[in-house]
Amino acid sequence: MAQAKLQPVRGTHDLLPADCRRHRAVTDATRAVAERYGYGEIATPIFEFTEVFSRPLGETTDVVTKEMYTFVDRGGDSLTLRPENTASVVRAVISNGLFNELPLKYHYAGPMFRYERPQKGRQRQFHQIGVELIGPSEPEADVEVIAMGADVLADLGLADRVTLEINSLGDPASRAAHRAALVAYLTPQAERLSPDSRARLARNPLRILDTKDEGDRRMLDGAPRLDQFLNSESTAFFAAVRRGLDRLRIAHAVNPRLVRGFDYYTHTAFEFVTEHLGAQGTVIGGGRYDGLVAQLGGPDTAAIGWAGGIERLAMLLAVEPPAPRAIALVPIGDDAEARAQELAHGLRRAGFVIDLGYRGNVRRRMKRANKIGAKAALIIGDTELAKGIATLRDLTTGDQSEVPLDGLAGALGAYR
RNA sequence: GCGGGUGUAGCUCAGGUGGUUAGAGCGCCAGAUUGUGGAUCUGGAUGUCGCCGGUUCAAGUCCGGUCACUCGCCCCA
Repeated sequence: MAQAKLQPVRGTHDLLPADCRRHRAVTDATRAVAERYGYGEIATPIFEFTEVFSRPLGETTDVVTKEMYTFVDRGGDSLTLRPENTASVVRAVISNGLFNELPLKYHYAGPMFRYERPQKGRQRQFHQIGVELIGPSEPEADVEVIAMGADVLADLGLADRVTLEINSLGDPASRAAHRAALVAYLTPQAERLSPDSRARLARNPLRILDTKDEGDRRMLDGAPRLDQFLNSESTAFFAAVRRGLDRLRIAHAVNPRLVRGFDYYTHTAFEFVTEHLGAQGTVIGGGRYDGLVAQLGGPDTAAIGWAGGIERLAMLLAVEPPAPRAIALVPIGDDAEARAQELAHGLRRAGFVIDLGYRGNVRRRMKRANKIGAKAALIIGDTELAKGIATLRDLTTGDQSEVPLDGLAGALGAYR
């Protein structure tokens, strides 16, 4: 380190070309799957008025109370960098008055921001892919959305590294009844709860269900369970979702402790989880959010969706996505040097990947061609120019041949 | 916000109990090969030892602080 290090902001990272290729693998797979399901891409601003997030996420959730990047702009408005994308998408649907075009089917990819302590698979600027299906209240919609997640993971080659967990939070009435029973059960023995869970008892009691504290877990053995409080509609809905998954042969396990942090979730909650990422095992998480549209001021509208962490998915990829392999142009001498640029331009216009090294002798340029993984080297010196040809060296086999400069693109067809 | 670990070359890391010019492998540069990569050999460059302060005749090494990274908790993708 020759000088004081210029650091990126904590929790942010530069994505160098190899990192970008991994991210691209994830976003390309998502886009391809989403388009097969008839979902169109949507891009909303990365910041919104603060209320867009603070209202629907729940004033008591950690994301709102301590993790938002909120600032006042020069006009005096309180703005927030989006901590997640669902609220923004719903806001866009309301802003654009799209409710006579239901169902709406969207997918997206982009950066999100949360002021958290970074650790493996967690950053302050991170990237998510996601899908939203707005309108249908039928369980088939839940099945479709979950199937899309499974397809993305399968296309990324992650099917055997990830499992699907699912649960139902029920409709608002079921959820409220369970909450009341849970608080009634835990309050008398609150002193024995861990400090974290004691705080959650008042703030967000549902979250106590997935505590990692051993003592808490023992106390929860006799606690009211979510599924005992589902009313008949909620029970039937959950059963229909599960039947649909079975029909599509999408393996899933019911996890009664699976709950979602954001207040707007109802009914189905699900996560695709992995054992391979340490403490942050969730790679895709989502659920039904029937109350959100109305909460943001739109008409009462059902909706379901999920978001996936691009960094987490990229870390799981078993194979490094390959860089495009070039043809390296190796000119020798001033005449060839002048000609190389022109040739490179023509070949690039014809669809070839061409690398120019700009300096060094033949040996040095051949070394570079090898290092960047070029398929072939096209050597042009005075000898070649005099004969109107180029020397083509296949860098995989080492075979060398002559190709005419006239109609070069045709002669290089195999290396496109 | 809380707890643990770690900061030495571009990268991965050695450097018992303080003691001259701080090392290795990989990578990089040059040469062996005036127009031919991968393999081999030879040579070379590169460090405010994260930063600030303290103890000491002497600090990469000990002490304090600070910053960063990392793993975990909370929470989440």
